[in-house]
Amino acid sequence: MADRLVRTKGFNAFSYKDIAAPLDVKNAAIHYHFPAKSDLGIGVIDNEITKFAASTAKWKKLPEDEQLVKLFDVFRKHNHAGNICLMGSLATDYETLSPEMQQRVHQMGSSILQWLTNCLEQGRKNKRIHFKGTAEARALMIMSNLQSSLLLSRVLGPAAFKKIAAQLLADLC
Amino acid sequence: MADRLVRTKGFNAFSYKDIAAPLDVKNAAIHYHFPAKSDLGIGVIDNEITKFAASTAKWKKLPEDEQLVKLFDVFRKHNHAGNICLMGSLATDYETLSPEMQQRVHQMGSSILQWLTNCLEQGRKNKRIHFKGTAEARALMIMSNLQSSLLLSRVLGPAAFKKIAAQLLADLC
DNA sequence: TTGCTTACTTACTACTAAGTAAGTATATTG
DNA sequence: CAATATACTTACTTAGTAGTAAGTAAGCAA
Repeated sequence: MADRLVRTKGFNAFSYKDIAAPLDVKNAAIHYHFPAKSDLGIGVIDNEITKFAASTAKWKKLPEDEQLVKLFDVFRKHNHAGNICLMGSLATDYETLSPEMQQRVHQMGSSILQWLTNCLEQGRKNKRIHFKGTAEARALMIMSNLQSSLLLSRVLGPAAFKKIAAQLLADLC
Repeated sequence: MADRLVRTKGFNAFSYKDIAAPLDVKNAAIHYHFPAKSDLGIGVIDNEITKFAASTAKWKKLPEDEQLVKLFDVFRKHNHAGNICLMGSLATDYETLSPEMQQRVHQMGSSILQWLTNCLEQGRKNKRIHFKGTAEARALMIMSNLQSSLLLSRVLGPAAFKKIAAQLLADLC
């Protein structure tokens, strides 16, 4: 719910009302569960961190190139739903977020980067993924491509994601 | 002024006051020049489109790989200043923007994509730039890498931009 | 000098935001 | 059954937002 709002309108462009009204409750009911808006943001991020950890754990036994495809599929679904990625949305508003939220955003970014770096490193060892340079630089590039492909899709049309994702996978596998 | 605010706080997170106060004028003075906030946004985007056109025209005589480096330098400066790219910032808030602003954001994205696609195409012909796949897909990837590298730099530290930019140039040249 | 334009200020409206305090219905538990 | 916790509602405060209407001071133009 709040997740969807952050991904469509941005953290600073939605209000408690936007969450309360569709649930047919009052404004204050949301304040009961999340006293400050920052608590709402933290909830959204923590939820995402947990979901990401669960997903990657589930993929653990797969070959690295297939794990990569799984990650791409997550973004493909978001593209289809008209959502952008949480990192992308919150990075834009980063300077306006509470220190607690900033810390969580950093944590979320770090864990994605760490997982992706490790995936690429192992994939290269197993000759399933091919790239030049360090695994970390390549992980940063993939993260940034996935993130911005959703942003560009919004502005230039959803084909942008498809073109980027296809080329990215072709380059690596 | 407004440009800087959009690039740091985002379009929905700054107010007329943020522009008026540093100039030591009243709120209404800004409304005199830009009646609605959308007009302010349009002013910022039009300014960027003009600046981009002027820059690329100035680079026209350079070899394509050097034109690419010039583009990277623009982003490098923004990274240094703690700014994110206009496209990135406005794409996040896209759904909340007026139709007029959305149209300008689209126009800005299209012209950057068009220029970059052409630059890559010519660069490949002249054997100065090397890549697989279509020039358009590659242009989208470069755009998205530059865009998100500024976003990730904010969250993960400014080294993120440097790593992405360096690897990207190494891949292409 | 009169009239007109530019670039404001003052003072406001209408609205929306986050957040809170106090009260209430319902369910759970000792 | 009484006490308590949960999940709200009602009604409010405070503070900020975009935007406007009316007035004004300075400069320029015929």
